[in-house]
Amino acid sequence: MHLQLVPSHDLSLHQRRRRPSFAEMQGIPWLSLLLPAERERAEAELMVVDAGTGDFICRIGKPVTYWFGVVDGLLKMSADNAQGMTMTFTGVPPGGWFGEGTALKREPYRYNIQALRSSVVAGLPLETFHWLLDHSIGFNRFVMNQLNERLGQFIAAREIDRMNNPDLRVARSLAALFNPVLYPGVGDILRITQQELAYLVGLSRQRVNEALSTLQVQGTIRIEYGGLRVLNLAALRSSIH
DNA sequence: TCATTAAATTGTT
DNA sequence: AACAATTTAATGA
Repeated sequence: MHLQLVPSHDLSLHQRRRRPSFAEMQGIPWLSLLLPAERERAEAELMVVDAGTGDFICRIGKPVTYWFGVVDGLLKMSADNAQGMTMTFTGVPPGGWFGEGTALKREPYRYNIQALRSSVVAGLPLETFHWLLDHSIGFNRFVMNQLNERLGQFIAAREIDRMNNPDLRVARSLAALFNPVLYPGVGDILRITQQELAYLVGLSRQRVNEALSTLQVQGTIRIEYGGLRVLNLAALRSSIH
């Protein structure tokens, strides 16, 4: 739980909305699971927006119009509590799709999604989302898998919040971001700055830097300019120190 | 394509 | 929070 440190601007989804490029289509993991006819319709109705740092993709209480996924960049999923603090649930790196729950039930958003840096966000219209659920086995498998993995991640996130050891917090948060099922677009190098990671885990950049150095010495990760490479994902998940 | 400059990111106190 | 050092991105010849 930490204060809001990222500048906030409302994203005018209608103004910066555009058709996805071929390369951006390839960054959408579930398209390849569809049959040709299903895929054709999905690709025809997919939209992308260029979100700048601090832009909101969606806000609590707003009606759901799209099912969103990250093509490029990094988003932050959070909710505000009664004290006006912002509680971060998780970061959403490339390949991550979110909001199935609210989209399924046609409820308003239950959290805020904000860009931590310039990002490309894809959106599938709610109607198309439901059409795919009604027609595509492959799509259903993807969504089910997604829901299942996310459940596990939220449980892990609660444990992370209770941890007092900063090194552990950083390690577990990183492990969550490298989840290959939820975020297939990440691979073994995650483009994230230490400042962005600090925003996500709710620690100072200095402390994150120190934790990352420790993890590097242990051979778990390699620190690179503007990103991190995971050498041992299992160690990230289960490190006890 | 290369050299220079500005901006971003990291390491450290 | 501040600063220096390092890396990348942008610029223009």
